[in-house]
Amino acid sequence: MRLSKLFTSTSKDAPADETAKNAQLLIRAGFIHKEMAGVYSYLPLGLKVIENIKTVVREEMNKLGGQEFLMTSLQRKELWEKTDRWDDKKVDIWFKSKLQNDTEVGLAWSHEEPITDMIREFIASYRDLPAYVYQFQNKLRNEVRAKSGIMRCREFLMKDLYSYSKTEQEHQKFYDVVTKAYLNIFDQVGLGDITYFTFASGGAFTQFSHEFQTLTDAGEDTIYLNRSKKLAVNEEVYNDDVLKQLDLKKEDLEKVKAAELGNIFSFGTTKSEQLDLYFVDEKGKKQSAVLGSYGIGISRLMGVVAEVLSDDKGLVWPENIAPAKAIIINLGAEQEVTKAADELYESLQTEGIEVLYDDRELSAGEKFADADLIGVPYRVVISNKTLKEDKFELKKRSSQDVELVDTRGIIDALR
RNA sequence: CGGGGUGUGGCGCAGUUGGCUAGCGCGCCGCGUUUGGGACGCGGAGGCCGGAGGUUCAAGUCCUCUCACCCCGACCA
Repeated sequence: MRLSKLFTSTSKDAPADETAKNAQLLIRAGFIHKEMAGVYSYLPLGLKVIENIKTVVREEMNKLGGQEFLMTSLQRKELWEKTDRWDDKKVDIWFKSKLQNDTEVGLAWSHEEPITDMIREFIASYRDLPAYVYQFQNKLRNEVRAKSGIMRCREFLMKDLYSYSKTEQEHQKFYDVVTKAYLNIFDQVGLGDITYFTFASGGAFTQFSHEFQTLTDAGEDTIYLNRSKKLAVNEEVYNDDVLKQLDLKKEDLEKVKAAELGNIFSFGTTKSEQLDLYFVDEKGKKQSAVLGSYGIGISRLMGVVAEVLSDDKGLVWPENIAPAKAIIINLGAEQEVTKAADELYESLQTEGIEVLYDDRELSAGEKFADADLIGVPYRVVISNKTLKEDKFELKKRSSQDVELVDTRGIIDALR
């Protein structure tokens, strides 16, 4: 993408009403636009990051047998009444609306109920199980207080996976597979080193659920971390009994702030029974399916990466999710320089390497500053100086070192 | 929901005890000079001061109501 054509632009100042670092940087760099408190639109560069995160997640989901689909945002009241979660006193984050005939509908804040109801249509026998389905969908939650930029929103993108298993053992096995897949995902998006498998409250269904908590002061959760075991315990379940049960010693634990990027849950058979999801086993006996639910906050993940992996100059995207591989900066006013930059841009596109191309008529300083702010992994500069040697200057966003390489070298480095 | 704070061109801000055509920086438009770390000159465009009501000869400045936004807390499968 040529920056001269990109409809967004960067800004030196962040809006006064944003104090969260992730929102300040993402807005200044033109990745997101605030519609209202806790509600952000994704602009071309931001959408690119979102799509790249989805690709990483999608690959892992497909690998473990997940099948992608898409549920609706409008939901039926009756389903949620069956599980006693329609009442505003029970679930206080509902957005609700009415059809023209006064029928009440809910706006999706989660999808367990509708999806479990939907899948009844396809599950009759043990031969139909297990089933693993997932989606990327907007969740709408009427939070009393949105905060921390895109880390706590009223509308946000989530990946939710649901598993329907025949037995508790089959479920547990899959639960462990998902755990590994999640750790893979956080590795790939550059957060592996600071993301920890965390024991959290299991609600009414099991003793524990498990969270994937990423260390950052911008996070809302407090966890007790054992670094060497790569395990943590959420403050909400932190007590002597739990520590004993998990074989953790108080003196090995560090109290830290973290952001919850993933949460995996076992529901047992309760929800299946509430929603009439049964199958017939090998002996012709009616059984209820074991349900698991596994979420990753996609937009929150983007916010945490922005928050954690940035420096004083701007964003620093990991290669897997960066909006482009590199940014080409044309520093010459001369025709030959522009011609060489154009040609490089064309060849990289031909090679299928996505790059930004700063072809604007701006001063060098501004172009460098914008490149740093946007934070793609590589910067390629062409100027009179480099052209004399028939080369380009290549620099990593995360490093100060520059090297001079030819077109071939650029392609090899970026592929 | 409790406490604190803020709304003035696109963005960041200033605007004294109410007083003349509401300023500044950035950005934007035009012309020219510049081009390796946010260049410079000259000339322009753009706001009725979140909204409503009130006090006053006079309101961005005072009063009432209201809306929005931010922060702290509570809440948060």
